[in-house]
Amino acid sequence: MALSLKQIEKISKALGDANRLRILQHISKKGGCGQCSEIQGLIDLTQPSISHHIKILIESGLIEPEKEGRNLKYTLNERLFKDYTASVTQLKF
Amino acid sequence: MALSLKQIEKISKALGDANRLRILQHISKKGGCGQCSEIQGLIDLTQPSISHHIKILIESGLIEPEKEGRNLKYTLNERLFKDYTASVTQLKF
DNA sequence: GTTATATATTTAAATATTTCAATATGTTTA
DNA sequence: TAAACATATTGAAATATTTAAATATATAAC
Repeated sequence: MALSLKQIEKISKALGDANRLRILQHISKKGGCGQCSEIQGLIDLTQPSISHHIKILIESGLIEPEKEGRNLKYTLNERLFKDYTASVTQLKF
Repeated sequence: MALSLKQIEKISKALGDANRLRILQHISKKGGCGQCSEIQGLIDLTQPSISHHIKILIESGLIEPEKEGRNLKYTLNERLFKDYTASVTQLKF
């Protein structure tokens, strides 16, 4: 599915930060991310900052939150990754 | 070729602006962009602002400047577009 | 129901980005 | 060489983003 220019802009912005890229990499590696405070070990930011970055990723649609028992789990929205890269390649939005 | 995290960050930032996306679309449509001041008709910004956006696109590597007789022509770096989308899909950088 | 743990929100400061006006540079043609 | 045109740079204001400290909320275990 082709995305709108606004969607491409929002997703690109979400991808335009080293910390958020690291979070995505981590989630990707784990196929989700059980205890999300793992990320605090990964990137050197306080908990509220990490929460803020995760919010931006969720709002872009790139990840989706899910309850996993007591904690939250975030999963990549692979459909949207595909639509994004296809749209960017074609520059049609 | 896999890009570095820093490269992905920079390219994503370059893509994270509606005006720059419109510039890219325009270049794409024309297969280059003869007189670049065409863009002033396209997006409602002053000449220096457009020049600034083009600079960011050049620094990201997404477009390349070339002399075309009297004026400048910008061409898409299709190789880099491909590498970018491949890297983002795999989240390996 | 209190405590502990995980995540979110609010507020404010620091930093970065976007934009324009003014000016500069570079190239071509007269 | 001067005039005309295309593009770039500088400086400053407006806006947006990133970050942390303090606090709030939500859920599970006790």
